[in-house]
Amino acid sequence: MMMARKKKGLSDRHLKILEVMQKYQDENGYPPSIREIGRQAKISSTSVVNYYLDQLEEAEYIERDRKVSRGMRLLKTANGEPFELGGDGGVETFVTIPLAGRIGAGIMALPASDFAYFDESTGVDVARSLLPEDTADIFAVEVDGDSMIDAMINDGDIVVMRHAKDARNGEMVAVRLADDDTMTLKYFYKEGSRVRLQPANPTMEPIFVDNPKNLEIQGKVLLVIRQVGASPI
Amino acid sequence: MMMARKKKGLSDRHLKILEVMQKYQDENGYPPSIREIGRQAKISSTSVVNYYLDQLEEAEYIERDRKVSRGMRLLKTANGEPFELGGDGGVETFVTIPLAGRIGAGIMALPASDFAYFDESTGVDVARSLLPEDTADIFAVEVDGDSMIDAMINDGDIVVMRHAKDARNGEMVAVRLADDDTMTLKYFYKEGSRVRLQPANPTMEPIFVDNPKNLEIQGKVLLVIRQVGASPI
DNA sequence: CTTGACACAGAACGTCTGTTCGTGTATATT
DNA sequence: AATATACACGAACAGACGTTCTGTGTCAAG
Repeated sequence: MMMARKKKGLSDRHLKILEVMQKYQDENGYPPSIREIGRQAKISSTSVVNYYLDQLEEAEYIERDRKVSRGMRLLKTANGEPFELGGDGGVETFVTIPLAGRIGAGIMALPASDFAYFDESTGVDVARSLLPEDTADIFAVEVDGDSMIDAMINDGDIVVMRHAKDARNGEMVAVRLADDDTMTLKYFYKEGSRVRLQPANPTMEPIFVDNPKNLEIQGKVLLVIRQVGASPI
Repeated sequence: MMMARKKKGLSDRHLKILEVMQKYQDENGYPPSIREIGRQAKISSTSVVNYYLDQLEEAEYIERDRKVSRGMRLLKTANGEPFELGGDGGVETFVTIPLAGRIGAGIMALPASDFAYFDESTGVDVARSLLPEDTADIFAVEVDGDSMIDAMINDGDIVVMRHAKDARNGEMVAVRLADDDTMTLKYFYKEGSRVRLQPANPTMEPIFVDNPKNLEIQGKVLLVIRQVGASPI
């Protein structure tokens, strides 16, 4: 019997080529050449790439301008969604978080609740996918010194946090203990009238705060980023 | 004497070229060639176009990839606004790193040295500004369990690394110790014939490996990302 | 078995494209 | 006047790049 259907879906190679095209375009700002597609899609012959490119054009996934180098553009992504250039389609995919200052053993320079505080100069770019939906009131500080090692946070790490005056159980907060005049990052647990501050390092013991006056919550920790480059020792 | 550095504006030809580039990109989905720019900007010589393109790159209006046909992209429009057209955008500001698997006490599932490997489904978006320039051979693993706490890395953390079989002093590497069949992340120091593996946590002691056969370097650690959401305890 | 469509590799070919170099022409500087 | 500098042209060259042709292997239909 005849298999009347000729409208079969895309093969792995079709998909792969679309993926490569999309990624290349996003990263370079211009389309790949046939040979570059071949290299990235593990296709050794330019003619084979061309072969699939023709089919993709036939299926209206791409458009081609023959005889023009890199003369192709993506119309739909591998998932069939219309392709919007520029890496983002209206919604920013990342956020530039202001680097408000440094956090050390005792002090943290905070931008207060100061808004309108937009200093492009020092900021950390973080993909939105790593953050909560609401990116308001977010700032970042760089950790200065080893005083946070019990929170598994090292010198030079970047801590992204949100301004807050209180916290829910289980959230990691930046707290200042007025008595000691120290600043630490701990998991927050309210247990009756006292508060348990649990280090992130499971091998370390929690500390307890009985007097709520002694506890100043500065913010909630959302993300810790550590760039591993140079050595510490 | 006057300093040669004058902050002069753009000439008509500069503006015209920017205009042509923007229009061409919008209409075709890929950048123009030098000759096409010349034709539309009424410049008869390719070298003149190249001459102005160099200046525009110097002024950071465009970016160029030499030797690559049509390897240019607009950064700012003629008015100085950042270029973010529907036709295309600038370079990607972030990279999607494939999440290759998990790394636990003993094992790490690696994508071999497999290139051209990208699985859109599981990836981590990381801003380019946090990574080295060369983003080849980069992958990410999620940490499973507490076995890396001596590297200041916790359960659930995401470790971004680059494939490597060797390392330079001071780099943090993922190593497998064949004898113990364990996997750890340590700072690497070759000291004569032996290797010192230094934990990131400064309160912990290093370990020494005398037999190089016992040491398998799996990759270099570039970045550690910790999303602080739920509580561990 | 033969045929033919299909997927693929490799090489050859010609055009496209960026680069370079020699030259020319204004304008300003010494 | 002599020299330096910015701007401009066109030709030539070397690679990059798309196209095309030949050949190979697979697989299912006839």
